[in-house]
This record gives sequence, C-alpha cells and structure tokens, in this order.
Amino acid sequence: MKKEIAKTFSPADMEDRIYKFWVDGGYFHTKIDKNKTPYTIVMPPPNITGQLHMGHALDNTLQDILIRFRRMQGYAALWIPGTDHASIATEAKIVEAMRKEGITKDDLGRDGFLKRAWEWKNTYGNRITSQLRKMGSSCDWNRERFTMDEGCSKAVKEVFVKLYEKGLIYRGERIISWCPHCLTSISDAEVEYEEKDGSFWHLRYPLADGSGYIELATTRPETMLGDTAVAVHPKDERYKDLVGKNVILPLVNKEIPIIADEYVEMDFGTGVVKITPAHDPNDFEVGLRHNLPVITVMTEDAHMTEDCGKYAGMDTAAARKAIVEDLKAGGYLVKTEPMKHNVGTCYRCGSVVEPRVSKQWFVKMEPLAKPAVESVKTGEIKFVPARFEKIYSNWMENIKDWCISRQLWWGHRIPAWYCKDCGEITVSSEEPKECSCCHSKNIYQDEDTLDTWFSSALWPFSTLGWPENTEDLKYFYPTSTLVTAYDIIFFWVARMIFSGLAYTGEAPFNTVLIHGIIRDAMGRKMSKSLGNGIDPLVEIEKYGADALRFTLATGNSPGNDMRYSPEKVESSRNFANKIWNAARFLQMNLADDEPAPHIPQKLSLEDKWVLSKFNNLVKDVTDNLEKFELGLAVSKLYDFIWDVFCDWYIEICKIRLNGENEEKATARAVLTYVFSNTMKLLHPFMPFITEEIWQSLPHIGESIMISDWCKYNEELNFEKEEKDFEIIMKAVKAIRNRRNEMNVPPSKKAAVIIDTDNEELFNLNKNIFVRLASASSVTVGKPEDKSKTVSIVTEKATVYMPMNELIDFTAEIERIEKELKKALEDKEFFESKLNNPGFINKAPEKVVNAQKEQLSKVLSKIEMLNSSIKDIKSQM
RNA sequence: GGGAGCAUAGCUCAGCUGGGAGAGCAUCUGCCUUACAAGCAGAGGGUCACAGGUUCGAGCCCUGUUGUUCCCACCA
Repeated sequence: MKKEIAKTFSPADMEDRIYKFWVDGGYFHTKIDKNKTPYTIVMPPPNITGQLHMGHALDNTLQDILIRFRRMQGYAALWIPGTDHASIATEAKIVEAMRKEGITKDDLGRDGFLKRAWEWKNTYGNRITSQLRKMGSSCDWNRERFTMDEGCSKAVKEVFVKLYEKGLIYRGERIISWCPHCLTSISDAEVEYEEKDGSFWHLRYPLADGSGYIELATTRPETMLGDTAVAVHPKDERYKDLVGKNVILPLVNKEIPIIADEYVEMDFGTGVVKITPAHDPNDFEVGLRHNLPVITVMTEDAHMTEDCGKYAGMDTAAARKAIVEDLKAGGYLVKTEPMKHNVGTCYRCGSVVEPRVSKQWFVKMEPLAKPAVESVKTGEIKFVPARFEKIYSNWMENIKDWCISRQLWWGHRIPAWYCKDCGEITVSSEEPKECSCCHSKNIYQDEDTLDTWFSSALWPFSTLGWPENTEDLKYFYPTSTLVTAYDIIFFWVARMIFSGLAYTGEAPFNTVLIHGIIRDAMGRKMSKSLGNGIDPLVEIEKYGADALRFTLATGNSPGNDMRYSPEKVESSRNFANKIWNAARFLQMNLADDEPAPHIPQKLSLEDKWVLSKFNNLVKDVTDNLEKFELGLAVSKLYDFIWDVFCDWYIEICKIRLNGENEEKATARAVLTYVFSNTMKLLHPFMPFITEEIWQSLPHIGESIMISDWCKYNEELNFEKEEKDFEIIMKAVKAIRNRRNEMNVPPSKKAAVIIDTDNEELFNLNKNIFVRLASASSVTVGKPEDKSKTVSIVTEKATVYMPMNELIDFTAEIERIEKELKKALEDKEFFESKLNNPGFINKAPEKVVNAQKEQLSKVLSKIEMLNSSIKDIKSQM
C-alpha cells in the first residue's frame, strides 16, 4: 500500500485514469435488480451544437452528486445520458458554415443537407459527451441516447399519430411568430420580449364621405398597407357615429370600414386602432370576429411583398422610413411621439419576430394542460424549491395551443402525407403507400419538421424504450428527480409533464430540482457576445474537476443564481489539497499491515469526540442530501474535515503516534476509520480525489463509488465525551489566544497550571496542552505561587502561566475587568430571561435547561475572574 | 398590468421546524510547529434594507415601504 505521493495535490495526473477505472469496472452501468429500489435521472440532453459551459457543469454536477449518493445508498441508480438534435440551433449553425463556403441549403437539396447534418452530429455530438466525462459524470454510457435516434423517432411518430387521432393535433391557418432570419415559425415560448425605443406615429385616415378624418396611432406604420379596417371601442361616445362608415386608407387609396370591437382601449392613444390582421395577433383575432380580409404585405424574410407598389422589396426599416415620409408629404402624419415598447425577438438568433399568418401544425393544449396542472397541485410532482410550482402552474393554466411545425429540414419530419387528388391528409407512423381516403398513390409528405422540444418532451420515457413496454420502462419509470435550470421550465419541464401524463399515464418524475444560472464575478449572465463565459474545461485543467464540482455545489441554495469567481475555485482547490495532505499524513503513519477500517476497543476521549462528531456528520449529510440541500451538506463536510479532523484530531493523534504500541494502534485505527468513511461522504461531491485516497487506505471492495453509504450508529453517540473534550478545547484556545495577545512565539514554551473542579479530566489530557498550547509542563491543581503569572479564565477552569518579565499588572487587571464586564452582561441576559415567567412557562424545557446551563457557566466564570483580580491586586 | 426572487461582515454568500449572528475571500498580528505556506495559531469587522405587528423570544412568521434582479402578459 505504501507508495510515495506528491506533496501537493495534482488532479490532472489521476482524473482520466480514475474515470477509465470506473468505466472499465462497469460501475456506471445499472441493471434491473428486483432487490433494489430504482432511482432514475434522465440527463437534460445537451445540444449537439454546443460545448460544455458552466450551466452544464452545474447541472451535471448536481445530478452526479445525487446519483452517486443513491448508488452508494443501495438504490439501482440509473443516470441516462444523451444529446439533443436541437433542430433550429443546429440547422442555423450548419447553414452558417455553408454560407462561408458559398453554399445554400437549396444547392444541396434536402437529402444532401441532411447528410451533411448527420456528419455534423457525428463530429460534434461526441465532443460534449467527452466533456461530461471530464466532469466525472457517472452516467450509464451504455444507454446513451440521441433525440433523433431510431427509438426516439419511433416515439415521436407514435405520439404524433395518437394525438392526431384524438384530435389533439391539428393543422390550421393561424397567426404565428415567424423568425425572418431562421425562416421558420417558432412557438410562443421561443419569443423573447425586449424593451426598445420606438416611435408612436399619429396618423389621420380621411373618411370616405369627405366629412373629415379619424386620427389613430401606430408603432408600425409599414403594416398599414395591409390594413383592412379601423377599430374603435363600441362604447366610445367620440366615435359612435362613425362606426359603419368607411375611411380611405392613405397611400393605398382603398376604402376600409370603421368597426367597433371591445379589444380597443379607449384611454390609449386616440382610442382608434388600425387593424392589420395579417401582421398582428390581436388584429388577427379582430379580423376573425369581423370577417375582415387578411392581406399579407410582408415576405418571409421581412421585406415588402410585390403587391406593395413602390415599397415592394424594401425591408421593414426602409419601408417604414419611406411610408412615414409619404404620409407626411400627403398631410396624413399628425405627430410623432417617442415611445418605449416591447419587441418580440427570436430566442435563437435575436432577430425581430414578425407575426405572420400561415398554415402550421398545432397541439391543442387545454385537455393536456389540465392533468399537468393537477399533478403538481396534488403533489404527485414536487418542485424544489416549491415557489417554482406557482410559476409552472401559472404558465400551464394560461397556455395557448403549441405551434409545433418548423420550416426546417433538420429534425423529425412531420408524419403527414397530402393527397394531390382528394386533398386529404394521411397521418401515419409508417410511410403510407396511398391516400387513406381515396387510395390514390399520388401523395407527398409534409415538408416541415417538428419543434425540437416535441422530442425532448418524450425524453424521460423514450429513453427507456417507450412506446414498447420494455423491462427498463417498467422498472425505471417514472424517473425520480429531474435537475434543470429555471429558464427551461416552460420549454421542457412543463412539456415533459403533460407528455408523460398523456402518453404513459404517469408523471415522468416525482421531483424537479431547479437550480439557478451561473453568472460571472460581476453578476452578469455569461454570454458569447459579452465574452465573459468561463470554460469549465479550462478550470478543470487548472484546478481539477473535484475543485470545480465543489465550487458549484457550495454556497448556493436551490433555485438561486450563483457568481463564479476564481477565488472560489482556488479555495476549493485548497480544500482538495488539504484532504490530499491529510491522506499523506495517514499514509506516513499507518502500519504496513494496517487493518481495514474498524472501531477499536479502547477509545480515548478525543477518539470518542471525533467519532461522535463523525456520526452526527453522517446523519446531517444524509438528511441534507435527501432533502436536496446539497450546499448545506457540502459545507458541513468542509468544516468537519478541515476543522474537526485536521486541525484538532490529527494534531492530537500525533501524541499517541509517537507513543506506545497499543495506543498507537488505536489512534491509527480511528484515523483510518474516520477518514476513510469521511471520504465516502465526500465522494458524491469530489469523486476523483476520494477514490484515489480511499484506494490508498486500507479498504474492502473495488471502488469507493460502489461502497456502502455510512449509516448513523447509535453506539458512536458519545454526548458526554463530546462535551468534556470541548472543555479541554476551550482551555487550549484560551491559552493560545492569551499567548497571541502577549506576542509570545510558539517556540517559547511556558508552564501551565490548571485550577479546576474537574481535575480528572484535565489530568488525563495534559499532553494536549503540551502539543497544542505550547506548554512546557502541565500541572493540575492550585498554584503555589500566583505571583508573576498570567491567569486565563474559562468556564470550567482557571489556567495560570508564569510569565515573569512579560507581565504588566495594570494591563492584566484591565483585561480581566473587561472580560468580567462582558460576563456580568451575560449574567444579566440569562437571568432576565430565566426570571421571565413567560419564558419559563412557554419555552420548551430543552431550551430553558440550556439557558440555565449557560447561566451556571457564566456564574462560575465570574467567580473565577473575581478571584483572579484579587490575586493580581494582592501582588501589586 | 400581474407575479417571484434578492437585500446579513469590505466582497461573494450560507443560516434547516423562531431560542444569544456564520463561512470563504480580503484586512491585521505572530509562526517555515517533520501532512499541508494551496499551510498553522490568533484578531478586528454586522442596528441581519426600513417601519409596524404577532410572540416569553424574530435574521427567520405577518403587513406595509424602499432599492434591486428576473419571469409572465403585450395598450395598437
């Protein structure tokens, strides 16, 4: 076992090796085991366009922590990895790459383009999964999936056909959001609103009968070419008489009607709205109610159509400018006001979205949304933190039909065929030979593909083999925990929930763990355009995957954003180094034939103390992990390892490690037991270093990752010893403190005389003062001569240190009086509390007793302080 | 317009069911004490945004105010 290991921790030397060891051992592969309870996580599939960013790093760290924890706890813990074809994002990237080569989609044709897209997938799809391995992700690579693989495609078709047959998928001409850059429809969820500075143009439209004009205001004058009405509120007295009359549409010179519709706000603008059904969702609705014609005046790439006369071919900005000028010239422009308004943009490319009327496929949401709302309301699905349930429900309750068709080639092609003869639609999961209606062979498939989220919505069950009722599906479904960021709740989580309920009859998971996003050190969102993104792989190279994971898991509570700064990773790296060196210390001190971790018979006070502390740690960390309080769990581990184990326990063990054989063996055994088991508790967070160390210590089993999780052990609950040891600790700290205040260097040892009621305790632990408090000798009892000594008062003891030349009696008295003052204030505090009948009667007994104990400690301290002052004064 | 989060040490943030305020980093002092200077021992530093309320007791619960960030809606 003994081998030379480096003085400082160097993660790069071991991480790949250890990961390979895990993979070769098959530890990530989870089989169905009827004797175990399944615990399943499906990984939110990263896009094949991307590379690992901090968001992925966080998301996957959290998942890996949960999976490793549950695996060690004895669950059949399955983590399914995979990637997403990301139809719109990938297609945009490929088109962009092609553009640089001077090729367009049409040059290649659909088949040629798809061939190229698959090549892309093969090149870049593996990049991100190899990056996930660098993070230490313990997912079951044997089950890796892709949203466009055979199984997922089958699931997609199955769902589409089923929903179509139920009437929940329909095709219709509706106004949808259109991205003029990506040249496709997008769903409501994919539109992001940005507040932009704009103008509010007040226009006058002349009445057709020549009796005057009506004034209205618009933010988009260029759409006026498509106006088919002007609307006022039915109750608006100002315009009551005008309803039913016609106005002449300026520049176009066409008569359009004045209609009354409640959609109009009387108080806004002039109370008159121009109606452009083809290019505004609200106007479209008004148009439907009033049977208005729909005139499209803009092309798919946001230029004016050929029917637009002199404006034909202009882009929207140019058309706006020209039209405003012409309106002005014609005397139709009354005034222009500056105005801020929200503009919809494409979440992928940022282009301004154009509402547009076109024929698309939709999912009818109302019947699907209902059970999805219910499942969260009844607690079948829980969000952590719970506040996201409200956000989710709110969205789900107000959901509109989902536009699922995309005018893209990369994606799941819509399984619908049109008949050229009878016009009927045939929807089928297999390619049909003929029209289902007239049996004509003259049919062709819909050109469009499905929204990429349509296939992601099926991910929790399509990855387990659905629609087949596979053994995996029966065993691992519904999954347990879904881990994702809050910005993806609508896109993905919500859609998985209604999909799971609708197709499998069960909620796809029981808990949704929501985390925040990672910001830079200044609190800004990491983004490509700002160039402030931090590459996790660079950080891993610098500090190690464990340090990165630790950073991401620390100092953060669920649902909240977190700032990423170099200082944090450095501190995590330092922690890893600390652990590394503790391990080195053990290695140097353990016997060559050190037995496997066990609890020895004859335990010393500090052994019982550390075991008791460790035992509580087991309980706390387990509880925290079960409640998804990962940040709390990890900080408790940090404190235990650094403070309890390294700074106190190891230091004290050094006494016995230099001593006789029997006590040496005990110290070694406890060191081994506690440290090895602590590595287990830390393993989910820092898998690499804990594996390396666990292997280097005496151990049973192949790998820490498949070892058993620690359990709370009632026999290790040494409450009294914990308290006793803390009395010693307090005395040590008080001496150190005093020495520091007096600028006594550690090299200058001093005799220590301890006056205490608890002589036995201090007698048994004299050595600790030699080791940790620079004591040259330790005497328990009353000092014979108190002159020229410093007295240090703790709750249970007064410590005297002869410090001849260093003592300034006046300063000593001042210091002690200051302490006394504080103690008297404390006495006051506890007494007033305990004299309060309300407190005595209503507070829990436990709390009252604790206060009583505190008071008695303070009282004895006051007594000792007073006697110290008396002693000093007697010497002056 | 509706909703949510956040406001705690100089900075970044924890604080579990209410029981005398915590960590990391930074600052200051002293230490190369043979696991670790990526370290050790100490110190200083807080009206827990503000104002009310509930309670024996409030950083935590309730109401309101202010500041800040975000989400949803989309009055052209």
